[in-house]
Amino acid sequence: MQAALAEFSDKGFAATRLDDVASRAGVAKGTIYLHFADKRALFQGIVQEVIGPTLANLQAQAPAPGERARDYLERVMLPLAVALAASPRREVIRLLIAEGSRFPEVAEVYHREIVQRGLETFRRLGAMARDAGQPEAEVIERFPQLIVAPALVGLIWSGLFERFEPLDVEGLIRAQLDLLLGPPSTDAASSR
Amino acid sequence: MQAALAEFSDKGFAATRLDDVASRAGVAKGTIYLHFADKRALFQGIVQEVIGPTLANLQAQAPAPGERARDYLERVMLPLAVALAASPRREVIRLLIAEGSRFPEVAEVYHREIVQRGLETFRRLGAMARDAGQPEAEVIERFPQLIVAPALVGLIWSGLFERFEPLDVEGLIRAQLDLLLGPPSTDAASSR
Amino acid sequence: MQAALAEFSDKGFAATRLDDVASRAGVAKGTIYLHFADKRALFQGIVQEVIGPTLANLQAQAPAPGERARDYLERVMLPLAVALAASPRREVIRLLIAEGSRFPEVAEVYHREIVQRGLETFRRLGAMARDAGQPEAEVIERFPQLIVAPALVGLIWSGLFERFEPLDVEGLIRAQLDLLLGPPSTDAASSR
Amino acid sequence: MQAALAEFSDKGFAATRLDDVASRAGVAKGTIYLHFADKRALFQGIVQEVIGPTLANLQAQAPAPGERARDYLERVMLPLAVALAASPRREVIRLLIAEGSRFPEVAEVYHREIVQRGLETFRRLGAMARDAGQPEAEVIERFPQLIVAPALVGLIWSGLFERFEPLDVEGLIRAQLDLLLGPPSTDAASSR
DNA sequence: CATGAATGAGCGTTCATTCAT
DNA sequence: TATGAATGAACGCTCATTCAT
Repeated sequence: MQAALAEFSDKGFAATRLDDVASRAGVAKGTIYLHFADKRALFQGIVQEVIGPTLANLQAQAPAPGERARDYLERVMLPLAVALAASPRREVIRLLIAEGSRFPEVAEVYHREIVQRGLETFRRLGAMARDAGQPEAEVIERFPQLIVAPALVGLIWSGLFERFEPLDVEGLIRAQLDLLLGPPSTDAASSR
Repeated sequence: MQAALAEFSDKGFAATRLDDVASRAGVAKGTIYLHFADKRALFQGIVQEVIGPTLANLQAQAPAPGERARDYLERVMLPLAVALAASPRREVIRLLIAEGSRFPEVAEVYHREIVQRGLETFRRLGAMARDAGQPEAEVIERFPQLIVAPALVGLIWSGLFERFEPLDVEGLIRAQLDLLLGPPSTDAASSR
Repeated sequence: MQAALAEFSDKGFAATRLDDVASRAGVAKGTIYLHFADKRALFQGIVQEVIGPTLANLQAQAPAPGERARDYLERVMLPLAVALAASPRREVIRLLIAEGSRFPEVAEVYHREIVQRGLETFRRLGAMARDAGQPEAEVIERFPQLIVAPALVGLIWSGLFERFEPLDVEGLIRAQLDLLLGPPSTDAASSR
Repeated sequence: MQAALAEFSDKGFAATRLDDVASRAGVAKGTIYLHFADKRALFQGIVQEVIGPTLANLQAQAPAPGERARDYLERVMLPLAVALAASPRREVIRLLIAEGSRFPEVAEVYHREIVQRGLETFRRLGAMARDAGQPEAEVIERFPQLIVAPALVGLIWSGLFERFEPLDVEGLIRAQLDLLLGPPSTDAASSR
């Protein structure tokens, strides 16, 4: 039933009709209530369904021994962000931005499980880079949000302005990483 | 009656009830329809009401002759962004991100009137900086979105996670400006 | 303001908006309430406005001395009915049929002032004809409604079915008069 | 749910509240929308519900071989008209007259399915009568509406003026048939 | 007399939720 | 477990009516 994600993504929480969710899922409307207490629970269920895999992804891959932070981010985070921009999980982020303030529990879980851990990882990366002779990486420790900022901009841009003016999201992210940590090692696959 | 902005900001477009808008405005429900054809028109009216002043602000102040790009941004854009984060106009941005995909006309106007012009201004700043001996500012010309990215992150953060973990939005923006254009001139008031 | 008749005729009582009445009359909505207590009063006012002239018309012309009933009806009633079918007064009849049961006072006035007097006139005509050697005219005395029946059918037909299949209302009325009172005197202008 | 016919008949289309329809039918308001798309569809549904049986009735009975037209009409049409005047179907006719001009589709269906066929039947009856030695029946072929005229008058009268002055509708119809086709055969049950 | 902005009760319609099957 | 007909509260919108000017 998580293909109800599609409906929520299209129309937002309030404008989504359970009728549509049901018929898209090929079940009767009442069936939804066998699995979720109400519409809110369905929404929260979907979000948390998505959090699990994302979390696993995030923690699956550690920096290789001796790997530079810039290279690691290019190797791991960039493909993740690009994949995210193409998958339905992208919509979960959009949904969170749009409706999150109306779902404090969801926002809290998301903050605790994803945001906090992600930022902590970035802080550690910054420290690693500093230890490896990049003192300017200290800014990452203070503002790890700078690493996700371009991805977020890309996400929002694609939802609102893509049709008027496309944006090279991957290039945007790479440019920011260059700013933060310098260019990648020459052997890294850098298509631009 | 643009204090209906408050309701839209609180609850989003679909969940806002015209009854509440009216009673918050201290008028009867029917009165709304003397000024706006329907709920959508009210929403669009609010957004466009805000675009005007923002646009004026944006174009009111040009760089002083000989002023460095970094100083200009600190002098003009930073206070604007900080003021925005404290004014109800902040909510208009949040609303646009949340509901914009359901209001293509609004998104288009916003893109054309604000986003495009703002980015163009940033591009010119980048060129200025490059001409003034900062070749690294070329990235601004390619991705002017990098200048607004931290402000946007701050906006979203404050809506979703402020209560769990505050964020120094001004510091975040300054850090990004440092990355892009180096530190400000020493006489500029840099509290951090 | 009786051009509000046009609106009532077009849309019926309930579906007519006082806004439309006012703007068609070129006055403000509030002005209507200077002349009529409410919407019902406006409706009743219109109907009674029309009753007066009709009544006057009806009683203005008496049979010429020695005139045959058939000739009199052809001379007086037929033009009246044909004129009615072309004038806005036609709509008053339609309105009465449509809404009369919701306006008992109107129906009563109409019955007392128009219907009863008209039928009484027809009864006297029938008696005249019988006295003049047409015993079959006695049916008119029992059912004077037979004289108006074709006019009524014509009225209804023109409102509902005219566009699918036109009806020669004048011919229909003449045919019924022929049935009731025989053909007109040869000098009467009988175009069919 | 066609007992919603009662509400439409009482108050007309525009003044009928779906709340009343629902509570009279003993269901909730929303239930109506499981069966009809909207108020108009409910109205049209009712009318078309009635057309079927009427049509069947109309075509069920043909003239007996050798039966005189006058006798046939007395045997078949008169009871039908009298029954109609007592059944809720009567209200459908009233509704059509009242609201038909606002429901062109309904009017068209009614004209095509009922009116046209009915009039054609009457025309054939007129021809039969003429062939059987009643040349005066030719008028029926030209104006078959004359046969239904008294029934229509009766219907309207009963809605508007019954309470002020009753009308013998059956006698009215018989009188018209006498005019058109002469008296019935003596053996026919003629109570007047 | 006239205006027209404001009112607010009321209506058609929707849709989350329930429950008998 | 699954259905889908039924519910009824709630919402967007309308419009007859009022009243300060």
